[in-house]
Amino acid sequence: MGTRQRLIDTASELLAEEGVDAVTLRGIAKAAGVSHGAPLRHFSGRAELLSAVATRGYAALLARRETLPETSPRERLTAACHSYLDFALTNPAMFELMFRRDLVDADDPALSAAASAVFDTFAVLVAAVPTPLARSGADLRLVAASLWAALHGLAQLWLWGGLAGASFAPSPEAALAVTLDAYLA
Amino acid sequence: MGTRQRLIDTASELLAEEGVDAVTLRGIAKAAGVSHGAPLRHFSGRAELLSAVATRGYAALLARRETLPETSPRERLTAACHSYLDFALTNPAMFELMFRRDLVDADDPALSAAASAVFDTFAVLVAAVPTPLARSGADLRLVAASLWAALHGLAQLWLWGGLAGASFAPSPEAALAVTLDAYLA
DNA sequence: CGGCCGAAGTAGACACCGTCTACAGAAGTT
DNA sequence: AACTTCTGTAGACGGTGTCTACTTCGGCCG
Repeated sequence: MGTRQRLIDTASELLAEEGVDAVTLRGIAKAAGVSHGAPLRHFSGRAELLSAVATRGYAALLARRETLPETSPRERLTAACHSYLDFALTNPAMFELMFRRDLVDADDPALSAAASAVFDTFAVLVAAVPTPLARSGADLRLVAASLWAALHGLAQLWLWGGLAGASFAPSPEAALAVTLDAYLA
Repeated sequence: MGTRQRLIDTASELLAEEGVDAVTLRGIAKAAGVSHGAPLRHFSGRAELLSAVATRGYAALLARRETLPETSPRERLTAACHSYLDFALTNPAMFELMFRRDLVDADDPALSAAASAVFDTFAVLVAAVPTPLARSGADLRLVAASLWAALHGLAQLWLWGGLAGASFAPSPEAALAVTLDAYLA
């Protein structure tokens, strides 16, 4: 296996185990058993390596779409929403990295393609269910963006701790249920 | 004026002008005209100084509640939502800092109090509006949390750039209109 | 087969960062 | 008047990303 791939693997493990602060170029190099300058032979800098890691994160998120139930479009959409939230809570460090534009190269084509793919498939799921909003004539992709943002905010606020501190919110799923009610009622 | 206050002021200016990466202890000290070690005489570390800055951010956000229209509760709520989004877009660096738990001391009492105050006043605004969700018997504070998350996600995703890249979303306000439709329709 | 050249890895240096410690002066208290 | 506390300074240390020589190895071409 090439060094480049091992660096990405090592960085991913380090990210999951130690958090986003621990994903340092020198730390990755040490964990991978190479000298501290070796990563720069394969990546132009830290941002490029982390972009590769984040791209893998988007791919993992996209892969979850394969496991959606083959029932009604409505159930597929709610399952996808739960899956998004579950991904964020299960892989908090990866989720954080994926949306930290200061750690990642926003112009990386593979990264932006992977991110767009996630949103596009989500938009397809939204378009397939006849929500009240859709019947009111709103742009379907705008509805998808709005719902995605609601999901995303739920995940971020929960990880941030602002909702966990409030005793009334026993779990993020409880809040998600309310959100889905608002959009799909 | 005391040095401590000047450090907070300088850090706030630096944050607004240069972004969150530029808010470094040594940079703040230099901009304030003191030695690089002086800040540690007033703050236990970087996190404590940035917490003071973020606390000011929450206070500024809370202060916007004073400017809400004195019309119907519904209009007050939608105005508050627009205000939240506007705050994030107008002060992106401050908004980012406020929700970066790695830069801030989450246990700072003043900080968490200021953050809680923001959410609490928002929950009051939500409770005053007879939304379809409220009539369905959902916990009002859970509804408030859900709507707040939707707002928050909209702001974050827009600043992140994922929505701006999509040509269908001309402005964050367009997406906000859809969100408000979903909750208040 | 032999020389060569580029890719890959190493080690060291540089600037910057947060933080710690030793030191100096100023201020106020007993 | 002496002592203690507060505030600021300067230097050091370990850590970080990145740059630059220097080696080393492998494949390719003459």
